[in-house]
Amino acid sequence: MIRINKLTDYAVVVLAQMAGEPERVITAPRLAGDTNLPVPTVAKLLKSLARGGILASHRGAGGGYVLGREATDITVAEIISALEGPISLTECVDGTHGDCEVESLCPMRGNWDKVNAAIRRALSEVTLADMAAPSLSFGPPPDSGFDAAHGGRA
Amino acid sequence: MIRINKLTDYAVVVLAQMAGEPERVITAPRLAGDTNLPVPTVAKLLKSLARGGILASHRGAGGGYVLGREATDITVAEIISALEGPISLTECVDGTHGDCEVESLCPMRGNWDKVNAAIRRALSEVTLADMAAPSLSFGPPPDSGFDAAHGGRA
DNA sequence: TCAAACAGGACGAGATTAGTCCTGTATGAA
DNA sequence: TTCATACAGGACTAATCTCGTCCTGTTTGA
Repeated sequence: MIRINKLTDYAVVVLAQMAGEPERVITAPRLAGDTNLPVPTVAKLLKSLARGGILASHRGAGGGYVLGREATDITVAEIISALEGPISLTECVDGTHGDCEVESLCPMRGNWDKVNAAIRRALSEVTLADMAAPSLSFGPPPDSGFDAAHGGRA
Repeated sequence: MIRINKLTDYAVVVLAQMAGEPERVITAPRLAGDTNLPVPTVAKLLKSLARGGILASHRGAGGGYVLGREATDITVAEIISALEGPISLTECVDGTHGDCEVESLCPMRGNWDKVNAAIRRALSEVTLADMAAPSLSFGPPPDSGFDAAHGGRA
């Protein structure tokens, strides 16, 4: 159902935790404890986030991870990209043909790009700061026009 | 990587094919032949689309499927919903708690709704007519601000 | 009456993901 | 200089999910 994987889900939780005390160096085990997630799993996703430039890492004793930027400058799109690679709903993107056996017949290779671009744009509008904000104050999105019941099947 | 499943991908291909000759009743085997997809698979997705109200079905000899509405009135969001259920990136939506063991700690249950709403809105802006249009005339998305290289990992 | 075509669900092979573990490298403190 | 701490990177296994197929039943027009 257009799912992100669990690692990405956890990543947002961990990053939100870090956003609570930015500029402080925190170790993987510490973050795992704070978020109630398994240590190896947290370590794994932190490495990916560091490689993606979202976190800065410090090795050695007293080392750990820090947010690489302000929480308001980190978008959900970036977080997903860091952990899962390019954001796209289908495989026929970025000019990587070859695996699609109906490619020659498929009249809409390029059209999926419209959808993908729309998705990326949507994900770029939500920042880590938004995700870390208390959800209690959550109301209808500012400019959505959607009601809460939308998206359900018939 | 935020993937829709293949069935949904195929569904768009099949629907685009149908949009080519709307109001004509077409059988599942016929559509399978036209799109070069396996018959059972096409039959399966057509059933889901009919249940979702996107297609109208006619039983018996001479029966088949027709688009339930104009192609311009059918959105990608609807197609995905019909085949995969409610559109959401994570499991913690629609008030279906219980499976998430860190639920009580998770400060962002409500915040994912912001992301999900953004995604739904994006998918509702693209119609079947857009997907069926020849992709040759595809240029940069009107208001995206994204370049083709975006989304790649480091 | 019969054949065509949809309705609905069950099932197994294959692919993907989640989570763990191991070895190596960098760094600060004793 | 040595050592403990903590990240870097990749390999591996079990569990889960998806894909594609098949079977039986119901509806309907010829």
